[in-house]
Amino acid sequence: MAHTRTSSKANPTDRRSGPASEAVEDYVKAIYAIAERGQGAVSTTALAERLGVAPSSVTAMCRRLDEMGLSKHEPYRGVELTPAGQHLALEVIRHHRLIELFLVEALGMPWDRVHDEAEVLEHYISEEVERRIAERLGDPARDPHGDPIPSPDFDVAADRTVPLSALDVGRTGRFTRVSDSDSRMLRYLDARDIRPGALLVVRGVEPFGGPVRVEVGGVEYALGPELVARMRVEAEPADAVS
Amino acid sequence: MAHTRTSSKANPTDRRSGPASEAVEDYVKAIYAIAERGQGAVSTTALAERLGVAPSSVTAMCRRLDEMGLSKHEPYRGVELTPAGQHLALEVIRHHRLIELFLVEALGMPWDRVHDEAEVLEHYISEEVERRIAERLGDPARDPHGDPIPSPDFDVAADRTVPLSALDVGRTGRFTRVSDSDSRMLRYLDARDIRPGALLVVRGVEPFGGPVRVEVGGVEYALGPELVARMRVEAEPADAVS
DNA sequence: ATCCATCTTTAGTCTCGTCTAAACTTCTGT
DNA sequence: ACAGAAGTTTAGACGAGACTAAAGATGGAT
Repeated sequence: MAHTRTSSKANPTDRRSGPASEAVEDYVKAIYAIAERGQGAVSTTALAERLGVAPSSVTAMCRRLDEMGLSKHEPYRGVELTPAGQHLALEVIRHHRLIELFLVEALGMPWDRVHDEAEVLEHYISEEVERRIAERLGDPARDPHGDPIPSPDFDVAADRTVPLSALDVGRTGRFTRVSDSDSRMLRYLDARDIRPGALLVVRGVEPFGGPVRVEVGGVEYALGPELVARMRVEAEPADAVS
Repeated sequence: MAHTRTSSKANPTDRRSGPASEAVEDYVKAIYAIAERGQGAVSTTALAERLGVAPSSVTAMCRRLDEMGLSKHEPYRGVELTPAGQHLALEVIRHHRLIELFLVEALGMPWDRVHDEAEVLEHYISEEVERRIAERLGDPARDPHGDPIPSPDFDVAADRTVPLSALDVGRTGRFTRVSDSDSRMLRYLDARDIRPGALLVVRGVEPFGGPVRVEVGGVEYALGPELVARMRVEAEPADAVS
């Protein structure tokens, strides 16, 4: 009866049904994201930190997630998603990335501001709107930051990228994404016309935490090491544009 | 800290700040809608019925609304919105109607399915997205059901419409809206190409709760009395298309 | 092998928004 | 003028999701 999406109402014993709340979706997404890089179970503190929440809250939520069949929580050992949990995570990530791209394409919203908006809306669009957005965008494979958009049946394109910092001097890479979108980084790159798809040539690396000299479209930039660690590229064959 | 929109966290004594929760927005919108037609304060039961909630829940929420400065609740006498409450209601209604139109225009979603989607999203789009949607649609005055879209500064176009049921036989009216969108009615009208803007001529009224015979685009339809009471038209001068 | 720092969980509390049951107003009809 | 019906509010409870404080587990260094 109530309009909130979280109320289940049906059979109180059956926690497995009903739509997931915003909090549940956020936890599942966070577990997925942390598990993605870094193997094995996800620690309580890592999760708490990422979600900006007390560790004890994580423990409590993990119990609920377990009851819902979304995760397996081994006390003191961390938590892992079940297949159902992974599906939910991918569903939410798909929503997030489709919304980001849609906001850029349909509303001309700048690259660096779509993340926060998608962070909210991802929980509230219907499956029908998801489908229609995907259709309107031509079933895109990547969002505006270059992150892959999971397919409706939970396939994720394999990631063939490496951090720009891993590229040797002289090598060329196609800039594909900046992991874990930080608005300041995006604005910085945007202002220099460095966008996914651009070809980067590593011209040199300054020592002692110094910048990486990178050539993009004939112009050379000195990019800070933190940024370079977050920028991911697909390495081009060594004999490409030099 | 928390990601939920409802947590205030700042200064616990100052209830007036912070974004309104989904529930608060729903209550304010419902109070506004009921107050609109039907004068004076809004009764607890009317509100409870509209929101699908127990009357005692309404009383409790009204206290909170009062503390937030959004309403004035006179015990046993009903509740009225303060100016701040009216602004919030119009803000939410503006979101709702812009989203409805946007879903139709940008995603080709059918007329009768946009209401439920907007009912959720209205609480979650940012002001920036609101602005960009309005801009993309050319600052529209009406949503797909013909309801007026409040301006960003809370002006609502005066309603010059009457129920179709109030139109005398022989008179012509321009169909402008169907009040309180019911998906089944919308599908019914849609299937007959009766959409806002269409000119209707009342050909006759059958007695004893019988249908109203209405001509639209050269075709005559017999519309049930419940439907006719919900359809609102702008009466055309008596000497118009006859 | 054990001790201690760190991580994790338990225990208890809080707010929001809901509920049911019971008590209280208000209004209407006689 | 007042009894009863209808409408409203209070009282007490609950689930979700958060918090703090305290207790318990783990594992690395000695």
